[in-house]
Amino acid sequence: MYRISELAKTHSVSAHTLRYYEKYGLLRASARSDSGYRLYSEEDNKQLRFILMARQSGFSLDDIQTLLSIELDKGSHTCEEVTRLTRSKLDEVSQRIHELKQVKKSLETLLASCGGGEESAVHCTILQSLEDGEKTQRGKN
Amino acid sequence: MYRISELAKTHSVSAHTLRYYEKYGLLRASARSDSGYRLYSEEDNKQLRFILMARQSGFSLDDIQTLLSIELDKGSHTCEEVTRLTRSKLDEVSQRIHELKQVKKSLETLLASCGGGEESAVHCTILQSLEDGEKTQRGKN
DNA sequence: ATAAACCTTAGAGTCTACTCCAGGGTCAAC
DNA sequence: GTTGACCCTGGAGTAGACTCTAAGGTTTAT
Repeated sequence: MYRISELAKTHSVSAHTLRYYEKYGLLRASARSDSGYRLYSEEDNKQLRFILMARQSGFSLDDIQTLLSIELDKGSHTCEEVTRLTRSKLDEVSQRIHELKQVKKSLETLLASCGGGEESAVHCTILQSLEDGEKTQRGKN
Repeated sequence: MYRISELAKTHSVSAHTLRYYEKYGLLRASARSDSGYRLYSEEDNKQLRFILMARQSGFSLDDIQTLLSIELDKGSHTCEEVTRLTRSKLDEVSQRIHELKQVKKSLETLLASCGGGEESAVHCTILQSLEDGEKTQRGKN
């Protein structure tokens, strides 16, 4: 059995975070010491690994709730449920990447237009683009 | 002069948002009616356009504060200040894209491994990968 | 003259995933 | 027997950009 900060250290998270996960309903210590300290079993350890892997793969804590409820009773669930969640997460991430790429292009266009030297900003083309309400993406898009 | 919801409609934002920008210090209506209604001038309109362009380009409201203070007194500032801010924003965005691409790769690897049909989740490879704590990025990375 | 559609303010709530705090109890070492 | 490192709980605070609410006042159309 591990105490909270042992488990925390093993997984490079804080003890705070583990208590937070408990409050969130993701991970309960399977025992307590006489003095009330949380004691985590090997099973708990594995469950935490599962949680952190999922988090690293882009799932929200809410999603992880769902994944765990499937994981803990696999027999009553289908692969389809898992792939649906995964695919929808993938769509979200792809969409976000797409948006950020637009933003990146805007910023690059702004930068490319401006020398950026010590001159006064009076004629700064970045400011001018923003004033003019130019779609900075134009041209290349 | 425009009333708040006229200006809001023109720029497809809510009146709430305009009041919020005022509280934030980004955009003050340049006049008030006898009854206290905000009245926005053509200048205000332009300034809002500037704000929204910058926001769309990925600047935070805080950044926009800075950009505006430069914009409103260009003489005392240099292009360098503007490009520095822009470049740092670009770096942030690039970094975030990079992270999200990692996440995307993880999700794709998970998905690729699982058929996702109506079968029971007992042998679902996605769940298994998460259990095993496999670095799903491996192989291709 | 009254209803609908607008406007005002101050302040609270939303979302996510923590992070920190106060105020206290527990444990191991010297 | 005390220091220091650990643990507990409940609850507040953080970031960013809104979004909404309550409780009213104003304008416009009918």
